[in-house]
Amino acid sequence: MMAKKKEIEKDVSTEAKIKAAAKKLFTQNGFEATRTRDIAEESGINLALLNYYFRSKQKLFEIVMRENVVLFMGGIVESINNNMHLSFEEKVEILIDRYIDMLIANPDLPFFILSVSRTEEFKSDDSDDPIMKSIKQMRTSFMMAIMEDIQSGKIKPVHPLHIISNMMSLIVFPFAASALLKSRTGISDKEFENLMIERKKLIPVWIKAMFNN
Amino acid sequence: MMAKKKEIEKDVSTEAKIKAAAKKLFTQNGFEATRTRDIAEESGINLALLNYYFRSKQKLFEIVMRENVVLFMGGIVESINNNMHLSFEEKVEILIDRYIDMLIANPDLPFFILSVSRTEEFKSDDSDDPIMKSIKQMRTSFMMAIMEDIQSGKIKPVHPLHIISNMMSLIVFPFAASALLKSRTGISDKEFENLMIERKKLIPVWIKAMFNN
DNA sequence: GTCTATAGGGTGATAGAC
DNA sequence: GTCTATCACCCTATAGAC
Repeated sequence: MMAKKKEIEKDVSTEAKIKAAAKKLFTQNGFEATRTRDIAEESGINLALLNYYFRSKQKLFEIVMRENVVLFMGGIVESINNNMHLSFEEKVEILIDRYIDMLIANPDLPFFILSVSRTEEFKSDDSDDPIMKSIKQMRTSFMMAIMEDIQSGKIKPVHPLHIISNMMSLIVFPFAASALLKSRTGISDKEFENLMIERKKLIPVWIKAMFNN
Repeated sequence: MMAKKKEIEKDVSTEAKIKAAAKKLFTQNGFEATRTRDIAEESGINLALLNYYFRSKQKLFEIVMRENVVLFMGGIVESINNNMHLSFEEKVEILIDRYIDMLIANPDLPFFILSVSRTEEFKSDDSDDPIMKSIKQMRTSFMMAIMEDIQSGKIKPVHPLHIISNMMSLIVFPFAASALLKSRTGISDKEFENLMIERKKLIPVWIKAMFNN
C-alpha cells in the first residue's frame, strides 16, 4: 500500500518520461533522424531502459505515431459530436476554430502526419481500433453532409474531394510550410501565430465564397 | 578527338547517372533514409565512385536540393517572364497551369521542399546564386502586384501572405498530402491525377471568389 | 527497475590495385 | 576512372551485475 502510494507520488513514471521525449523528438525530426540515444538523453534516463519498456525503437515510434494520428484526425471528433444540434455550416466553423488552436499547440504535427502517411505501415487498416473507427465514421458522415448540400443546391456541384482538400489545405498547409513561409517572408513566430488566429475567422468565409451558391 | 567523341557517345556519364539516382532517392525518401549504397545500386555504379565524383553524401544531397529548389520555386519564373504583356490575373492563371503540370511530373517535390525547408541549411541566404536572385525578384514583384490590386480596390484588403499562402495551399498541398488523401478515400492514382488537372481550371476561380471585390 | 559494458550489424568514406 | 577490400565509427539492442 505504501509502496503503491510512493510510486504514484513520483512526478512522472520512467515509462512516461521516455514516451514524452520520444514523442517530442519523433514528431520534430521523424523516425530516421531520431537516435535512441537522443531519446534517452532528452528524457534523462538510461539507454537500456528504452528497450526494457518499449522493446524497440520501432515499437516506440508506432505508439507515438498512433497518438499523433489520433490527435490530428480525432481530437476534433468530440467537438463535433458535442455540437450535434448545430447546422453543418456552424459545425465547420467550430471545427476550424478548434483545429487551428490544436495546430498552434502542435505545430510539428502536420509535417509529421504527411511524413508517416507516405510510409507503408500507415496504409494498414486500423479498423480494429475503436478510435479509428469513430474517426472513419465522422469522415463518412462529413462526406454525406457535403453531398446532401450539393443535392439540395446549397453548394456548387464539385467533387467532394475538392471541398475536403481545400479545407484541409487552407487549415493545415500553412503549418506544414511554416518554415518555408517564415524564411522567405521574414515574418516572426508571433506574427505567424497571429495570422493563423486571423484565419480562424477568414477560412469559413473563404470556404463559403468558393462553394456556396 | 576520337576519344572525346567516344566519351560523348556514351548514353550518360557516370557522374550524371549517380546524380540522377541520388535525385530520385533523396527526393522520394529524404537525406536520412537514403543510403549511399542505395544510390550506388540504383545507378548501377560502384559505391566508391560516389565519393570520387561528389566527395560526400552531404555534398551530393546539397546539389540535389539546389536543383529541386530551383525546380520548385524557379521553373515558373520564365513562364511569367515570357508573358509580360498579360494582366496579373492572366499571369496567375498561366502560373497555376504550369505549376500543376510540373507537380504531376514531380509529385514528390512538395514534400521534399517542405522537408528541407525545416532544416538549418535551408535558411542560408543563397543571394549569390543568380537563379535564386531572380526567384526572389519575382516573389517581390508578385507581392507588389497584389498590394497594388488591394490599393486600387480590385481585391479585398487582407494580409498579402494570406493570398500567397492560399494559392500555394490550393496548388501544392494536395500533392504533399496525396498519400493521405488516396489512402483515406480509396481514390486511384489516375483519378487523383484527373482531379489535379481539374484544379487547373478551378483554382483561379476559387482565388477570385475568395479575394476579388 | 536501473545501470555498465558490449555485442552485432550497418554506414560513410578511403586506400590501393588495376 | 573504376573496382575490391576494409577501416572507423555509429547505431540499436541485449547480457548480466546490482
